[in-house]
Amino acid sequence: MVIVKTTASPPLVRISAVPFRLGRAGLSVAVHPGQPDEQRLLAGAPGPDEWLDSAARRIVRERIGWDEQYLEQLYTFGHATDGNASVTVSYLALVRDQDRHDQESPGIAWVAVHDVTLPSDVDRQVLEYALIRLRAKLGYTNIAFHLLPPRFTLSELQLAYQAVLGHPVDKRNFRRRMIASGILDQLDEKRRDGSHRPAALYRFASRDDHAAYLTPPWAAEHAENASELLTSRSDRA
Amino acid sequence: MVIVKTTASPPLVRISAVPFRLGRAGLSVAVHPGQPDEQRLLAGAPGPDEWLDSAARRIVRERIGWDEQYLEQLYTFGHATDGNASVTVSYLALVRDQDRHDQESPGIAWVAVHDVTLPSDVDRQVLEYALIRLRAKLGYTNIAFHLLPPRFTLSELQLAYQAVLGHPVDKRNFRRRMIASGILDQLDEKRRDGSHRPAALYRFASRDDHAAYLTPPWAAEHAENASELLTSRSDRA
DNA sequence: TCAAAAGTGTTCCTTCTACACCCATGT
DNA sequence: ACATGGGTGTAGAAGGAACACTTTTGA
Repeated sequence: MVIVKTTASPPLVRISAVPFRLGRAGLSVAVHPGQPDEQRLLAGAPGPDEWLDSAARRIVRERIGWDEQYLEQLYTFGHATDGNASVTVSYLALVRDQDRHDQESPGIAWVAVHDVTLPSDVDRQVLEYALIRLRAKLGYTNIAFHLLPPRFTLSELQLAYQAVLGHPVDKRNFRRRMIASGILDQLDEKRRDGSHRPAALYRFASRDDHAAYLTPPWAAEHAENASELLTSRSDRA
Repeated sequence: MVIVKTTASPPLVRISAVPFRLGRAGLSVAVHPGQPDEQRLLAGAPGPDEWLDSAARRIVRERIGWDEQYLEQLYTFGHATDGNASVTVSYLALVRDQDRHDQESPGIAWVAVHDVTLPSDVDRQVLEYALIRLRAKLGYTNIAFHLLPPRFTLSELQLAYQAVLGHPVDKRNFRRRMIASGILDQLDEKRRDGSHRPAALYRFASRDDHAAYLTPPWAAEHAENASELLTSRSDRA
């Protein structure tokens, strides 16, 4: 079969992903480095028989060399690339900091969020929105857990929140809320770390993951919560 | 330019829109009626030089015969149509109930949300998610205003909320919150309606519209709010 | 004078915020 | 004994929920 391309072709579908990682330097993003100080986000096209999510997952895995912990679709941008229409479906990915820093992936740099320089307008919008979404979801989901190792201390958890939000949070209030939320299991073990009191270790309590909350195709399970805003208990009779 | 098409072609971009309207029968949705009791959502393809939003706007306008009040991208679904990959970018649209019911558009039916029957899986997901999003946004944006005429009473506003949420809300609390929110201007005029006390008329106070809150490309303006979850005042020093 | 919708306050309770000191350990 | 990070409680403020009667009008 042959298609004659006229001046304008139908829009091409492109996938763009923003993998975040939490390391010593705080929150950083995987980019392809280019000209000095110019980077671009990970992108690719879905194969003809590939769902969007699996294409995004594959792109992240291929480029950074290991699996993401969490993947969420963000937004779809329509724009022109070289005079052709295209459509960019953007994704947020979270990966755990790997100790195997030996096998740093070629063509990939992890850059602190505030140092990322993106020449492309769409890339900048994608990154900006990814950060907004990540920060917002910290407040009402357990999304932060995908940035941490399976066992962690409350201080580590707090540092993760602070790194993402970009500002300090109150220790006592933070701990109270986290424990009250019920998503943490305290382990019997403690971690002896330096010349100070050892810290209790925690893990995430539930396998059911609230992070995707309010995003299809899983949104329905949580719909009640969403519609309970602006209602009172007696109203739901 | 010539492209040789192999067995599978690249994904096609499709746009799907869910226009909501608030009428006597409560919240209803514009669909194309088909086989008895089978409907489908409004859909179309973006022109080669058309942005996604304008394509969605055009599709809504063409089909229902008047402009939408509010348009918001929801989610992008990847799926197969007739064995070919395609990508559906879904949109939520809100329209004001028009008095010009004379010019009901051909090929369109407005069906109460709970009576919509969609044979397509993707269509069902789109509608479900549109409702979830609309309900959620009632709680923290002024999105409801796009379903109402420019001047309205507090009772009408409350009925709109109830129709969307699907349950009653407390009158006194509702009024207090609405007035406290500051998005309402009370007009000097009142509406005499039946054999009872006349109701004060209101309109929306601000031209700046919080409904798109947390959705690109406007999300940035509201980013501070988003990241203020889980923080205390003193933390932001 | 009655019916029908408009309008209006208070109490209780839960949640949020601010804030400072003692504890366990290693050197 | 001291330095380091781990761990804890409380009081005040603000916000959310429940709840019932009076007012104004037209018929």
